[in-house]
Amino acid sequence: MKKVAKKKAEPDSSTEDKIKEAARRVFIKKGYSATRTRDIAEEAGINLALLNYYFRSKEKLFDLIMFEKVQKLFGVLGKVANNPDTSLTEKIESIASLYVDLLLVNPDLPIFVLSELRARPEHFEKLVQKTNILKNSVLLAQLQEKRPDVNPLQFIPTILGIAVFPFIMRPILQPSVGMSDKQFTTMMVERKTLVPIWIKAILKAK
Amino acid sequence: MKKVAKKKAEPDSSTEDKIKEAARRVFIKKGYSATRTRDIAEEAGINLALLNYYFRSKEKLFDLIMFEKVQKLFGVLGKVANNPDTSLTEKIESIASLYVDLLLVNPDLPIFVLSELRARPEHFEKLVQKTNILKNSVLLAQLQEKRPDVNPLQFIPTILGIAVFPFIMRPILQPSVGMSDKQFTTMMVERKTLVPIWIKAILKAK
DNA sequence: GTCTATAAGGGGATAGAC
DNA sequence: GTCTATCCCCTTATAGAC
Repeated sequence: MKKVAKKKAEPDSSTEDKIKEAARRVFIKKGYSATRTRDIAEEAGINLALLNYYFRSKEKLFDLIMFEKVQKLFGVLGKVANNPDTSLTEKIESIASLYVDLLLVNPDLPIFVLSELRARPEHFEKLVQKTNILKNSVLLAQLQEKRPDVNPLQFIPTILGIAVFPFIMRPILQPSVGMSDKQFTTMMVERKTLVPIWIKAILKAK
Repeated sequence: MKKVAKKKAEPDSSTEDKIKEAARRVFIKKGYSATRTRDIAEEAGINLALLNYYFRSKEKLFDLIMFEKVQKLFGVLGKVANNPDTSLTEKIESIASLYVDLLLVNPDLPIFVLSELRARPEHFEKLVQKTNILKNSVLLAQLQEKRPDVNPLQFIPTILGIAVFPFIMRPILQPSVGMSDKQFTTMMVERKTLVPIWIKAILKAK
């Protein structure tokens, strides 16, 4: 049985992993500035000093998590948008379905990434440029071909917004109409069929 | 000539107003936790002690700003959604146009409000409940009537997302396709005509 | 009302024992 | 590798002079 590259694969995870997982939870919940390293240590069930032993600093640990999360959030889009073997319709269906699935498991992902990006854009310059997924993408070309009369960039936030925005406005939507977590989830699952229908309608609309 | 309740109305604003305006800028840019009262004082061109003299504490000042911003962001929706004298189509056109206009002037408003709401939801419980604009709104009833086969709540984040989401993903969109501020603005102005067309298409789509 | 100086405490990071 | 104790800077808030 082949061993993976990771140092450990025990049932109870290593200290390093415990800290990382705690950091994921706390950073995502509170953002960089509101998070105290002490919160992470407590959440991980370890001592504060160990955090610095393994990760040197709060910022280094954050960068690690953030990099992961950016990849998670934009990886989906990147892979789909640059696949030359799928039609526009197929791409849209993939994006809708994959994002709803992703966000049902990681509901705070978009608001976390986008608000940290907003608060300290200079900190992420390299990271954002590397996320150069859209420019020259197959998706943009296909949109251009389908609707030469509309700037294809108009469609990007539209498509993503329809899929992602419910999760972003969840903290205001849910309490303001008295919706349970379960109801929200049900609604989002139902949404997976609605989104592609809507987007196709948008692409035809004049 | 009647004097208003406010203490001052001079051309150069009062110290209190200078602090408030500085606070708006800094809080919106960096969020509550990353903001230092020193930043606000410096931005306002006054001494740190004056901030506490006028507003008692950082948190009290923040609450003031936040309350304003929540009203700004949801006031639009509230007024439109509960107007019994306009058709569904008119409502949608209003929302699209008003939100794009609002966000062109206040681009960071949604990400600010939504990320602070996310980071400290318990802090805003009352504020959110008070924002009970949607439940039992005319807008929801009209959506229900138009499309009895779809949960009307599905349409809310869709409509708002199409109008608002471009501003939320702006920090990633703009650098990733190399778009200038001017180009972004142009695109958003152009968008004011697209959004109602798209939403009408969505409402018909099966 | 506005300033300087400072108190009081929080939070990131490390020294050093085990 | 993991802990306790501690350093030290930064930040909020206030005291008190003007």
